[in-house]
Amino acid sequence: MKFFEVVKQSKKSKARLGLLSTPHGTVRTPAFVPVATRGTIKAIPPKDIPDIGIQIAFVNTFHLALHPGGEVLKKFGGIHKYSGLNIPLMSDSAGFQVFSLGRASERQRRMRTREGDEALLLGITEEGARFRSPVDGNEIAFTPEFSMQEQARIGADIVMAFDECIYYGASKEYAKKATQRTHEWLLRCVAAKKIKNPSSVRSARTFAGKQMLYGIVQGGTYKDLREESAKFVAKQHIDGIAIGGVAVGETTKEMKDAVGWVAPYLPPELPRHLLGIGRLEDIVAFVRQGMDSFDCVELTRLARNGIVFQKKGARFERYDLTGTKRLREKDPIEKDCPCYACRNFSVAFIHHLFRERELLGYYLATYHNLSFFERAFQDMREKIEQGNL
RNA sequence: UCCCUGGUGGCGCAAUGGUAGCGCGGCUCGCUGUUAACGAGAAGGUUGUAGGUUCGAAUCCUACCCGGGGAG
Repeated sequence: MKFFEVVKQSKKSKARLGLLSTPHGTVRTPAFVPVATRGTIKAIPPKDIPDIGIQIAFVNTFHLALHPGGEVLKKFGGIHKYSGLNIPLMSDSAGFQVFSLGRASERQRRMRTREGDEALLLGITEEGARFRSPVDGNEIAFTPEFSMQEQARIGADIVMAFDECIYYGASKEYAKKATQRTHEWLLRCVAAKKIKNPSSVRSARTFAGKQMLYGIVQGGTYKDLREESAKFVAKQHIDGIAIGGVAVGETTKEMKDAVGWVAPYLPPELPRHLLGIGRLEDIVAFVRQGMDSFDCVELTRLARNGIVFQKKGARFERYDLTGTKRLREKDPIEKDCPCYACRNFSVAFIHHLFRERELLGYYLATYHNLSFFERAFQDMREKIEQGNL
């Protein structure tokens, strides 16, 4: 069975309908990929996944390698069995933590926080990245080989190459060096994977119970580096392409430029994943550019912080549940929303739950935001199907 | 009636001689491959009242008002 298939190519744009087939099910693309960093979509029990309409989720190798560790996951037969997430899963490589923990370390250093606070990112070399574990304080080294080993033990259906997410504002010199490093790391990921998984070569590209590897395009905010990166990644023995290093602080225009630069170099037969993008208004634009899947923490994090989404005409608006002005609001978050939260509860009640830090509040808000996103994606798929997008 | 104890920002508390801090709440802002049920910021008090001691009082003294406890 073929891993990825383009079912329909839009004539109005580069948008396309596709099918991602994995041992744990088939995903209709364009697809949203909710984030389940530690093997759980925060606040959502797996039994709700069908009702919400979630097709696939995104786990993180950094967090899972630190706890419970690949060895434990392997003993349990992989993340699907261990976590109860019986859907297609993608795992991130820990590459993003090179950026996010580096940023946190930088902030720590600048703000001179508490004595004894250890930097979380200890260094990046050609070999890999060294971290201070937030779990136990031990030093831990991530290399492409270690990432691939842990991803194999985690057992997600789709794995990401180990990359370096370049921080916004990086000099061209640094961006070039980091992009080259990401490319070297990709070669090592492909090599590490081949040893374990000889069938994962581009000519075959069938899942056959194996993990599919996505290479990651970097290049920062520099057009030539982005193009060069896309060309380089596209010709490797990979099963899909991801675009990384976006939404790291740049403007929306810069972000759209970065994606626009690489789009022409993405082989049409490969599925394309846009890492970390989660603003629906942007996503629509990226779907038009031919992107197939999107992971993002924002909607689930916003939900836990009391912000839910409402559709106002063609716009997507944020609605804050936490203010006292919601105390007597009898309506649901959205009157015509079919989700569990909106069918059963008033804004007033959910506001009360947030005010009192009751766990059901986080659940209901997350439930709504995920449902909202899944419906938006369903809507986009229908529009492509009908030739309207 | 007497004794003890306490009255500090909306709420709960801290600061016992050097012109008031914290938590929660409220308000505003921010969250994009999750160190994030998180973070940032501004606002808010003539320390129950009236006197006194002192260079200086939330803090010591006196009286009164209010709460809690005890004795009769």
